[in-house]
Amino acid sequence: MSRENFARSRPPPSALNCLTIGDAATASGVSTKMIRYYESIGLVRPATRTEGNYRSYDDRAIQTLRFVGRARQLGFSMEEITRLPALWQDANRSSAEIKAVALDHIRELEMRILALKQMKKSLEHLADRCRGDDRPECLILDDLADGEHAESPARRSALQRE
Amino acid sequence: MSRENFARSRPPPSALNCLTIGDAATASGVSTKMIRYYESIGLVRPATRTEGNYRSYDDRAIQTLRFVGRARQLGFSMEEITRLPALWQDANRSSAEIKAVALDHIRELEMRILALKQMKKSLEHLADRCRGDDRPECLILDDLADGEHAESPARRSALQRE
DNA sequence: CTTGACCTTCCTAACATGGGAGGGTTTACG
DNA sequence: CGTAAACCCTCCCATGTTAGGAAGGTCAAG
Repeated sequence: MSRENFARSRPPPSALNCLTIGDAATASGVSTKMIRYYESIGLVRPATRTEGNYRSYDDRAIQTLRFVGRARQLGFSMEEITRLPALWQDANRSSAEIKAVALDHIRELEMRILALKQMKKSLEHLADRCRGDDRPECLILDDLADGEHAESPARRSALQRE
Repeated sequence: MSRENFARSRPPPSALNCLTIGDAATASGVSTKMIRYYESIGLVRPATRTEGNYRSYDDRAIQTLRFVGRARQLGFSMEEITRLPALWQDANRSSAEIKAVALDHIRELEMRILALKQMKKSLEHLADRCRGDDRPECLILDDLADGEHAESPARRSALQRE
């Protein structure tokens, strides 16, 4: 841990504080492997290079990486993730366009949240009715899989046998 | 669409209504490819076979598959998914054990929901402040990536006004 | 008995991710 | 200054999940 992050000593042309890929990884939470991979598939645009051919990242680049990492963590597909950074990295796009993409993502997010909540409800329901003793019959097996995947959350009502 | 689902004509020993893998796929929402894969890695236990060596699925098996499919869809890892079916397929486990696993999953679910909500809020915040006109500056770039990726959900306090 | 729709197994690939080899660059320390 | 440690670079390879396809077996219906 000798060469700590902070500003690189010989910054490339532009004078922003420029980090190496390792520091960028720490700062963004995305591994160096993945940063290079994202660059290679065009998800983020190629980092500028130092004279020694090291990639160099400024604050904006870190932000992009952080966003990508966060989205990935939440299960968004590469395809989905691509759209936003691609737009905002090209500063010539209209804000209307960007907003539309954001709204799309919000809808997607809502659907995911709903599905997750539903699943949580099934599990809670199940755990409630499970006596938690040594008996093997827990009703889990009869219950867990009948949530008919993500269509009508309201429909499960009269299951109680107590 | 000639040989429709319903009960197979020559059921194996046990007399439950037994479906072929294709019917099971339709009924569970998991592709035949994935059903075989899940079996091969031990996520679900091997299907019984007919005399002609066809896999054959009863209601319980379908339920398991449906649950697995649903969980997968929601981004659960194989590892996580494994635990529940593995337990409940072996009917000798205590319900206490099963309950514990369910509770774990519920906690996991909650964390995911929270993370998703957070991300949604960021995006909404962003979209709110975006004028949606032809100007390129949308504040998205300055805004979107500062949600310091999901380490301590509690630690982000003053980030969003609410 | 033939046909078409299904099933079987096996091989291959794409994609996201990570490990590691072989070699160059920078910084720190003596 | 010279060396070692800690980075970085580019390649290649492995793994797990998902899908597609080939070659051949089984089954229901005409």
